[in-house]
Amino acid sequence: MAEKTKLWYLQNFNLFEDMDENTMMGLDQNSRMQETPKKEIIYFPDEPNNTIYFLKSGKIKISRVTEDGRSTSIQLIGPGEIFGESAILGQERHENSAEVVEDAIICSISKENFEELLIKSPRLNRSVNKFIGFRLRKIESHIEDLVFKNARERIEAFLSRYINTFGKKMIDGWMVRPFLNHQEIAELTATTRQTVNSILNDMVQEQKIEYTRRYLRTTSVDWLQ
Amino acid sequence: MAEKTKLWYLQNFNLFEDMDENTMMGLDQNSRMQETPKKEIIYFPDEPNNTIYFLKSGKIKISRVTEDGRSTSIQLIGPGEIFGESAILGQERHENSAEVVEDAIICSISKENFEELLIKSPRLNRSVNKFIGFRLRKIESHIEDLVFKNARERIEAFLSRYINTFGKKMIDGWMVRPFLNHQEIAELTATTRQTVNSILNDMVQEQKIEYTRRYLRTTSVDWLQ
DNA sequence: GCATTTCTGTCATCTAACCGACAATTTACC
DNA sequence: GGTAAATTGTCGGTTAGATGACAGAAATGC
Repeated sequence: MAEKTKLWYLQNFNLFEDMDENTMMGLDQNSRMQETPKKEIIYFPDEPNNTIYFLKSGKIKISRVTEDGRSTSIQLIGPGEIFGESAILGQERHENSAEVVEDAIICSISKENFEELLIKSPRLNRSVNKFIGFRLRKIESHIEDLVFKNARERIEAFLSRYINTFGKKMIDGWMVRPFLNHQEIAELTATTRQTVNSILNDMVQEQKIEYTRRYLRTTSVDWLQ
Repeated sequence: MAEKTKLWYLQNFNLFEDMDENTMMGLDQNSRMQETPKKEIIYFPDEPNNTIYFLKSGKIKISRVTEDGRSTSIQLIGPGEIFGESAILGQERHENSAEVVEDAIICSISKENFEELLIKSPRLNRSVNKFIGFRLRKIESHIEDLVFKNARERIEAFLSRYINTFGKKMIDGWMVRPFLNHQEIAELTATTRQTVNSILNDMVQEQKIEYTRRYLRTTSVDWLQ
């Protein structure tokens, strides 16, 4: 990928949008950009943790896996977000895994280089802190959902967020593509494949959504949060 | 409280244990210490968020409350921990509430003053980052518990952590006092009062624990994690 | 020391959602 | 274009644990 393109990408990154020239140059020189196809694993649990990633495009799923192989997703990362940030939070090894669920363009920088930039730019530091606060809140509301919402409400809340983050506004509602399969939605909402199936079809029946394996479309918007 | 005592407290605080003289003095000058009795609320949701708290002794419960009044605890804060840290993470208002569950000594510092200290001391900054990473992990494993563990396992895991953080080693096991009531344990484990009651009594039957409203004692340790 | 409030113990009922199993459909791939 | 693989659809049986209701015990307050 041409250097010019990379810098352009970085400049259009949420986190860096009002960053000064020097910081941007430092970031550009120390980072590398790569395209990564679906199903690729960026990191596994227990792997040493010394890189910070910025997602330019695509989707990344962060999950926890138990010893017996069951897995639950902690969150879905969209374009403009950081992941692997636990490296700068003093964590030596990954506790989660990160998997590409939709072809991605990822920019990565070593923990050491990034920390150096953080020291040089208090502004970047503040942005990163803000981002981490955002992440913390996201996880806390995930807990709230698990405790208070039933399967249907969790799935609706998930679809709502999914559409908000990844969808495109159309004349007659919203459209997201690609869509996820039922198993993936189940992991993201802490339910089962069968439950997702039945609830999704209920929602089609009620004319709230319309979907195929390729896309999801809203046919009414009143249920969106 | 005498100034000397306050400084002594601060110096013995986990987060500040290897902090340099200057930072300590800055902290001492800008912070204030107060004793707060049980049941007092330190902050409510939606209140503006401009203070960082350090807990010297006692216990604080951080919870989320829904509109209809149901509440679930996100975590229990013990001596040596920070809370209200979302202020430095760019959050304008509290999303959680903090309640004293056991008479506490709390040291507080304004967001502005603390941020100034952070800039002056990269070491403090690193400690704080580390702490936040720790907090993030704690919350993530809370999610894992909610998804994969049943009520019994969640309660056992909670007691285990409770004993580890607050308990004292005795000749014949561990002892924690005071103990919490069933409703509080229910909120902390996302179960109900009745379920806690029956599981706790099962554990007494199985000679794993022994408890009154005042204390909790282990009578065997094999179930502790 | 008595009355009121808070907490614990128990039980019977009910239901959301998991689980396994298998058929139908769609997609991927040689 | 045909076969294998992946995904979706459907259906009962099963159960963990929530819920409500009430009695007894302990703590608190005047």
